[in-house]
Amino acid sequence: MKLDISTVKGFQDYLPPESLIRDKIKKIAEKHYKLYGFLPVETPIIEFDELMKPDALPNEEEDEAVRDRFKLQDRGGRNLGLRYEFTFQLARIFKENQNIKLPFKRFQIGNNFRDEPIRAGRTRQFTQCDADIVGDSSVNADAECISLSSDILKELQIKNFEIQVNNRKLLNAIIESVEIQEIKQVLKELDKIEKIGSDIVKSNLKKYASSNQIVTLFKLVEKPLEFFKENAFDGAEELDLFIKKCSLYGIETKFSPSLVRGFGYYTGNIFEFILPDKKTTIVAGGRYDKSVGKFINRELPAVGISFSIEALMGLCMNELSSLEIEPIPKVLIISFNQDEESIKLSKKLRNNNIACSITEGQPSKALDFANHQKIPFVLFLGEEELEKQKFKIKEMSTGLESFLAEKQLLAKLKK
RNA sequence: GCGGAUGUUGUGUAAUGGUAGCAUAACAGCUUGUGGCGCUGUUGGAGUGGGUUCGAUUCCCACCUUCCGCCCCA
Repeated sequence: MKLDISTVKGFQDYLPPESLIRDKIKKIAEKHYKLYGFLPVETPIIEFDELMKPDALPNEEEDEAVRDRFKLQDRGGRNLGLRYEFTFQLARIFKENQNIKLPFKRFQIGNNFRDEPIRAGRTRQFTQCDADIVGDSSVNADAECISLSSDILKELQIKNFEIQVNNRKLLNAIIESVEIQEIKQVLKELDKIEKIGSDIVKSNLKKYASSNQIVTLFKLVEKPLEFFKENAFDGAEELDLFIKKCSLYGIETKFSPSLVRGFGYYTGNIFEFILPDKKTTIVAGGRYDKSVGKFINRELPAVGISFSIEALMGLCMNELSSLEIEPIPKVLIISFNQDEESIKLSKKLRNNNIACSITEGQPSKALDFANHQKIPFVLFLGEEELEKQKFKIKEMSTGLESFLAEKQLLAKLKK
C-alpha cells in the first residue's frame, strides 16, 4: 500500500519565512494584550462534545451546528471534540474557579479547529488570537477592545481598515418595530447587504415579510444613529456611548445598522474591522453577556475581540511582508579548527542574547549559507584571530570586515 | 454538504495516443580563510484508482486535492 504523506485537507505545515511572520504576529498581539492588562490563559484543545454545544440554538438546529465540529472518541468511549473557539471554555473556567476576581482580562493565542469548507485565508486548523474582558459591563471595556485591536493592526502595518459597529439590542428593536416575526432569518439577510447588495436582499426578504414591512425596514436601516436615540430604540444609547468612548481613544467608528455577526451569542455592541476594498473582515468581536456565567446561575458580562492569523495573512500579505523580522541567527561563526574557542565565544554571545550558529565547513559554503539565510554577520575564528586576540567579523550586506576585541564585538552585535 | 473550474519533478512551464523537454530551486564539485556571478554534474515528475487501447501523461469514469461561488462563521 502506498503511504499518503500529504497533509489532511485544510491542514498545513508552516515553514520559514512564513512561520517567522506568523511568529511575529503572535508576538505583536501578545505584546499589546499585555499592554492593555490582559493575562495569558491556556486551555485544552480537546473537550467534551457536550460542552461545545452552542447556547442559543434550539435543539432542532443543533445538527447543523454540530457538523462544523471535529468529533472524536477516546478509548473510554467519551464523546469528545476539538475546540472550535475559545470563549465557551470561559464558562467552564468560571464554574471551576468561582473566586476569580473581576474584571478578568485574559488573552489566549492558540489553535482552534472547524470541520468546514476551506478557502483563501480559511483553514480547518487556525490560530486564533483572542482577548476578552469578563465582569465589566461598561462600554469602556468594549472600547478598550477596539483600541487594542486597532493598535495591533497598526503595528502589523495594516492601516486601511474601517471599524464598523452596531448593537444587537438595536437590531432586534428595529426588526420588532416593523413587526416581523422571523428575526433570525431577517438578520441573516441584512448581514448580506454590503456583500450582495440591497436589491437582492430585499427580494430574499419577501419570504419573511410583506412589501410594506420591507420598505419600512430599509428606510430604518438607512437612518443615522441619532434617529434611533431620539425614538428610544433599545440599544441605541448603549451604542452611542460606545462610539463616543472610542473617540476618546482617538478611534473613529462607523455605525453600520446591517452589521450582524453570529446569532444567539452576542447581546450588545458588536464590531468588525473591515478592509473596505476587499469587503472582508479581519478582526471581529462584541459583547456576549449571557454565556460565561451560564453554569453558575449568575450573569457574567463579557466582551472580546478575536482574529485569526490565517485570515490576516490571507488578506494582508502585502502589508505583513514588510514587517521587520529579526534575523535568526544574527551571527554565523566559522571555526577553522577552533572547537574550544568557538564554543566559548558562542556561549558569550548567547549569554548576551545574541543568536548564533557555529559552522566548521568551508568559508565559501558558510558565506553562501549566510547569504541565503539572510544572516547579517559572519565571524571568522582561526589562528590568526587567536593570535591577535580579536575577532574578524564581516557584515554581509556591505562585505566590509573588521577586527574587533570582545567588548566591541558584543556592542556591535547587540545593536 | 451543494455547484463550477483545476491537477506534468519543490516551484513555474512545454510538447505528446509510442524514450516527458525547458527554466528555476535543492544537493555536490570547481573552491578547507571569503558569499551574491559563472561553469560542470546529481537528485527528482504525470494526484489516486478503474476503463478504452498493442500501448494512456494524453481519451472516458470515479474519487481526491487546490481554487471560486453557495451554505456557515456560536
